[in-house]
Amino acid sequence: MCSLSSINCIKGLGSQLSTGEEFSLTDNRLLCKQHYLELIHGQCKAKTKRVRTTFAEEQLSVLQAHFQIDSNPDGADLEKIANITGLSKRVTQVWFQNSRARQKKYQGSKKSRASGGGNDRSGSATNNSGRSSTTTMESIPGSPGCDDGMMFPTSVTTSADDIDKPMDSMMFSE
Amino acid sequence: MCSLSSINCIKGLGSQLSTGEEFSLTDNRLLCKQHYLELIHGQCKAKTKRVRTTFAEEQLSVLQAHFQIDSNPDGADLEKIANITGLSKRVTQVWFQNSRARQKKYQGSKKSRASGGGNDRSGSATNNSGRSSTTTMESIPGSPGCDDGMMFPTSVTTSADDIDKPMDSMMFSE
DNA sequence: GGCTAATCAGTAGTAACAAC
DNA sequence: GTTGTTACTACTGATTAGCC
Repeated sequence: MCSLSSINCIKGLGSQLSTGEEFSLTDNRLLCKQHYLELIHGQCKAKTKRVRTTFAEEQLSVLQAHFQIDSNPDGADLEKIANITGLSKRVTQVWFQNSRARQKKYQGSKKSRASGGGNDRSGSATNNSGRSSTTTMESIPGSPGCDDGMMFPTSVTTSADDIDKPMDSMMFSE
Repeated sequence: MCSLSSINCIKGLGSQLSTGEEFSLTDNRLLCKQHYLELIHGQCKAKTKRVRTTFAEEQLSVLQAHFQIDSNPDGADLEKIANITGLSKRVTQVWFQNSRARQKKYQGSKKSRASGGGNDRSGSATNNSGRSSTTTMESIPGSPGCDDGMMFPTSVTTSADDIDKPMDSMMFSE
């Protein structure tokens, strides 16, 4: 069924399907609401599917290198990294978000993976009497927890398409 | 090797590039963290970034408990609550501001994201009551024992790492 | 100074895809 | 089925603008 949130479409934000919503475009003239809206608005670039970016090795290298330095870059840095890698800023942001989550998840449980349900949410915290950082003005949060030397999976899946981006030209011109 | 003397430029970055660990960002440049950040930011710029506080359960309990009593405490009360929780006054203030806004927003519409469908808008329900306290509250000195229902989400995210800040004795004197 | 309303941005959870 | 990773969403802390 095709009842999706047309608001996103109108807003031009992500124009993304809600969870579980599918397009059954059986033949080639079966329009869902979004397609209909597309016709109306003309420009509403709807995506039928979620596009899963496949990072190239060089992109991953750059991202990981930056992640070591700063796992939580601000907007400007994000844009710069996006520029370097040729990725969009949004994709770069998502990668950093996921990487932070990954780091959290893997920190402390790097056992040789059995298939067990490793639910190491590190709950505890029943009583550590607060003391959250009260840095209000300007400071760097500091990498949370043990920042190991990056041994997360992070595999590259042999990108099918080759990207030719100026990966090295605008780097450091001193 | 990256022997730069401006380590104080980066305050408290925990991610170690210890033992002279460099990393290559591009084809032939090896940079350490300090050099890298300087190149990126032009110079020793203390990065202004939002630090998102993660409240501990006890802190949240205290805040919520007080919110029930008085959702708009004045400066003195704010400071007192800040003392109790170990948070800064500013953070406490912001929490109350956001909580008031949350209450307004959520009053009457409980939006659960479990499986689509329920767009429940027929609200009222600015009530509290009920909810035999599940919030574990321990060892907060002077905290009121009555912590009672909160109809907003307000989840606690159990910060995994204990941040030791030496703020046990530098409370705000009054 | 304080407040509200709007906005920005980060985290946790989860679904969607891909490979094993 | 499981594991890994990208993308998305909901919630919420922090900031800003405007007002009193």
